[in-house]
Amino acid sequence: MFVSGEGPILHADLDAFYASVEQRDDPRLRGRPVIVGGGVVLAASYEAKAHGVRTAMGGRQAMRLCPAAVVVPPRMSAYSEASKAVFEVFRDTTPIVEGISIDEAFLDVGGLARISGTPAQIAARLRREVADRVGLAITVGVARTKFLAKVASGVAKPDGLLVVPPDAELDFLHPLPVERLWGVGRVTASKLRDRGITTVGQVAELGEPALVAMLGRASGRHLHALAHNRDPRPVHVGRRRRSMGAQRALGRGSRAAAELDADLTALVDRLTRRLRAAARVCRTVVLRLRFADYTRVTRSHTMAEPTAHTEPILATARGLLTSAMPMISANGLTLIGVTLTNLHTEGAVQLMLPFDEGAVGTLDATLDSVRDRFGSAAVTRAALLGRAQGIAMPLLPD
DNA sequence: TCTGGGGTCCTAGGACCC
DNA sequence: TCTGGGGTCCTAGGACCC
Repeated sequence: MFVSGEGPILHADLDAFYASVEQRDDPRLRGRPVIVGGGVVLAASYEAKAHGVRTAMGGRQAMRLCPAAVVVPPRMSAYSEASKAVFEVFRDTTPIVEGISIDEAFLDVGGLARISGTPAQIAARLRREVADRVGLAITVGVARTKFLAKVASGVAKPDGLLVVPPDAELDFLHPLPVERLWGVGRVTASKLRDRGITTVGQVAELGEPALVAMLGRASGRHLHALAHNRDPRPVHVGRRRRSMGAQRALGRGSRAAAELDADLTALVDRLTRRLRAAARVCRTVVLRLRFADYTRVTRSHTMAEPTAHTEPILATARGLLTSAMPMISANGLTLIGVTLTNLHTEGAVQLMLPFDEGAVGTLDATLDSVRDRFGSAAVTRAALLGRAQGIAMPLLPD
């Protein structure tokens, strides 16, 4: 499950992924500005980005910036197929692959030196293979840590390759703007900017206590570590998703209660199918609502037992919706969503793993594997706990 | 700038237990 | 009867990422 990071690490990131798949599949789109999406830009080709079009931008604004753009509706199944093909290339490169989204992954190529060449050679071959086998451009960043590899690929985009040698890490990192740090978004960047901090180097000069006071405990520590390129996280194979959600944007104009219930039913039905297909069960149902003024609220409920059945989950979601009805009629609903969380593997018990410094991890394991490891006498009790409550239980002695 | 759909992680308060 | 400290779980909200 865990793989110790020997590095170096590759961060591979497909360029303008959805738009590139469209240009690959339709020659008429090549060389032209392409926008995938409708009301909102899901992806923009580099030709469109050159005009200032950005992901998540409103469609109207995008067309104002780039009137020549071709707008195409998303084809999710084509993207998911392309993604699978690219991940095959990743896994042909090294078995230690951690996918972080449909179009990005970390690869640990430590230990491959003798058979596959230098990291730069491995990365160059990976880019060639993706181009030849899948027909897409991919950018690769190479560094000693995950974080720096990701920064490197961001700097090298599009269709690039950038290796940060271990002896040049801080020289590369410190002149960059703070927005390059993973976890620095609009809010954090503006907090830093208010104090005159705009580069990673300036963050590094700040002490950890100062950053913690500014941004909170976790963010402060995180940023302080990253600014000094301290990132011990290994490339982690086999991460499991922790939640599953579906949502639907509604137009303005109020919806009748019956319509709302139909929307909710459809969302829950979609989710429970996905849940069962993945052999997972969930215990917590979260209802998400967004109103006409773009404020958002969530309402959640944790069930006594984990399940993947539609009925209890739908009943829970309906209960949450009913309690939110006064709010809905007062504010005008524009989005309804359901997220299932507290996910477990069906037929498995969950083990709680204490680490140093109080950190806790969890691991789903089947009864058989637990029994093999700990013996059947200990496992009866563990299984009962895990089954009955679907919650963490104390780690059994080794 | 007038905003889709899918996720992750962190924080903080209250309930509850020992 | 009054008191403390420590821990987990649940709920709600927020920042951030692609």
